[in-house]
Amino acid sequence: MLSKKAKYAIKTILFLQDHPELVPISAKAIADREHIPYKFLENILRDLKSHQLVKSIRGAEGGYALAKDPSQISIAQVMRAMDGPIALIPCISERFYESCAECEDEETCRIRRLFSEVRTEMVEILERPITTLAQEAKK
Amino acid sequence: MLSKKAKYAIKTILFLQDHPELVPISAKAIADREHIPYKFLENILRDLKSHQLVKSIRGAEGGYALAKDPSQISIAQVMRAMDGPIALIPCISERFYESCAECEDEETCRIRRLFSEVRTEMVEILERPITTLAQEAKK
DNA sequence: TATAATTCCTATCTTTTTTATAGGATTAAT
DNA sequence: ATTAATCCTATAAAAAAGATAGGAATTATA
Repeated sequence: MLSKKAKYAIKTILFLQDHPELVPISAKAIADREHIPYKFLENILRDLKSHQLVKSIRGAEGGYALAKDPSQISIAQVMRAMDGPIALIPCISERFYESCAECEDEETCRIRRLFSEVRTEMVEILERPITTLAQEAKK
Repeated sequence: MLSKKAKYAIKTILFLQDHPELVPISAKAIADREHIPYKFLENILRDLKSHQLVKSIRGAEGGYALAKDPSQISIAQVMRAMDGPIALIPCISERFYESCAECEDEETCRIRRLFSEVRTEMVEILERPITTLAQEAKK
């Protein structure tokens, strides 16, 4: 299941996308509007920033904005930044690969092969730019 | 990520499929061969049994066997028995549905719509009978 | 230049979930 | 009887998730 952290992060990214204003948006504003615990959100924003998904302006009147064009941001990027691998088993993850301790032969592992298919399908959908989400919602 | 419990369970099911012998297979034998902690495996087998995926014979010379034809068993069934929902968010789960506390309108929720697509694709693959896994491994 | 609003940072705490173990009751073959 | 199993309840240990605390640093603006 998606962690609350990732869900909060996705909501934050969508919120920033929905408010492409000239002034940055404060963590407090996001926390209030999206019902996210403020201090938890601070941590999330720090992670989003370190992964170059948002940028920040410090000081009074400071806040956050998307670090790149929404067309360049996907849910997959947010999920990876928050929770790590998208794959359900580590031995097929592209970015977080780990071999299974007991696995004798990855090439012929039936479990691996099945979850590899699952991962491919998941990534295909989750890599779509968040800008397409708005369109989907209108269908 | 897949829990160890689910992974152990899948290995157990595949092991039983690979050994369709006349005599039931003991938990000890499975634990030894698949490197699963024995007592943990006992719990897993109990869950698999309560979900009608394996059957057991008690007493000396007892053990476990698949409760139905392998063509009627899928990884999805095992995952649901062990970890619950396959969906990444509860509001689109068929069997474990829960509404999101804050969600204002599920119909237009962009997150929900996206993860609904993901779930559909995942289920499509995970519902395949485990008998097809053997074929896939030979490709 | 003081103040207030904000990000930034480190650390800690709490709760939940996951993983695993313990001990014994029950069953049935030999 | 003995032994090898399943079955059952309970608990413990470890890890992860979720959340909070306190304050340092930065910056607009009054």
